[in-house]
Amino acid sequence: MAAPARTTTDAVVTAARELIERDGLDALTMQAVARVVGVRAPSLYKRVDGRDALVALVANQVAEELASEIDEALDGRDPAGDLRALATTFRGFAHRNPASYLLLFSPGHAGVSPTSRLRSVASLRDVAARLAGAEHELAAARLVTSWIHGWVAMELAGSFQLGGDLEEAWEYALDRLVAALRT
Amino acid sequence: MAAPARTTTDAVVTAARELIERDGLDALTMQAVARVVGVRAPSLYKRVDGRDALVALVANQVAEELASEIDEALDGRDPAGDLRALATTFRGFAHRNPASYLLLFSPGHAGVSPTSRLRSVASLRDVAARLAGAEHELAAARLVTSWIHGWVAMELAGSFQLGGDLEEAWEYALDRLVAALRT
DNA sequence: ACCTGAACACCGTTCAAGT
DNA sequence: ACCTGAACACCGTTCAAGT
Repeated sequence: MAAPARTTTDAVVTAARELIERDGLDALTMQAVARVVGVRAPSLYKRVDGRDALVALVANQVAEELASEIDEALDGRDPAGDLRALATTFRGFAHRNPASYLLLFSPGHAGVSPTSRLRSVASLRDVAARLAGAEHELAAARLVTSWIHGWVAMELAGSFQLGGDLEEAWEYALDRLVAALRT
Repeated sequence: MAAPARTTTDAVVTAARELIERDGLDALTMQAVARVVGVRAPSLYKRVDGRDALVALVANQVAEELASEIDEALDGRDPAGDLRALATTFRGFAHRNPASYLLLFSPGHAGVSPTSRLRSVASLRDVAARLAGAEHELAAARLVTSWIHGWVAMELAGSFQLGGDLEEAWEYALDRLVAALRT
């Protein structure tokens, strides 16, 4: 009758995330995950609905982590300072978790749950409203996120190949954006 | 001795791009491409180095097309008008070619050739220099590209889910950026 | 010179059989 | 209740054999 569980969903998700970060999304095979957690591939289907669902679970874990780091980085006082902190924290997170970060913005397979999504943007909307005024809250938040995401996505894809000082360009962009959004 | 060629590299690349656009990157299998061009999968290796190389060829074709459309959209007179035209053209192209557009910014597999890359950014750099001044050319160009790419990447990934008027937000962002870059 | 079937080493996933 | 080997339908890729 009873056979004891030899692994957990958490262990499976963690193993998947490590595989993705170490060797890329293609390295995430059910067999590789199974090997890491000490089980055979078919057993994973007791914990997870399949490979796509496993990728989605990783994406959600990453989204939660990113939202937490951003929350901690803000002090709620100076809007311009908070915007800079938000951008810098976001960028740092993407640099430390490049492969799984990209999951958050890949269409189809991934899919972050609505609640994770809302949590991620709550503090951003707050900063945007304080900086650009309540009537521009959503538009300003969208301008900021799209810039940050575009920037780190291009960094991760190796799309900045024309030389120049990248950190200087980052500061330039941040300065201009803060100035542009201020009411 | 001689056996006649039954397809061409061009036909193979075109078939691959159509498969990607129609059913996503996962639908790009060597067998599917072979079926479309009327040949068996092993024959494709006479035209193309393998699946990854085929994806890279598609990415380069897309990069060239995007660069051409942008070149045509600019008139070289009003910098602000050209920046708006560039952004709008870029966005329209991404909307019409969502799946293959994303290839341009996906790390690893894809990889646009250096010459395609340079061509793509030449007119952008020009607009940036005219708008923000030569000393900020590169930084301004990077701010603009990262915003545009981030914006369309988020649109394509379905990341704008908070309602509101998206076109209005796009215009708001464009206005603010033009104002922010102007010297 | 190109095309093909057969083969190889992989995938994800299902399921009956074990404990 | 979970784990497993075996099986199925797929992949990408190689290669000897055909024309």
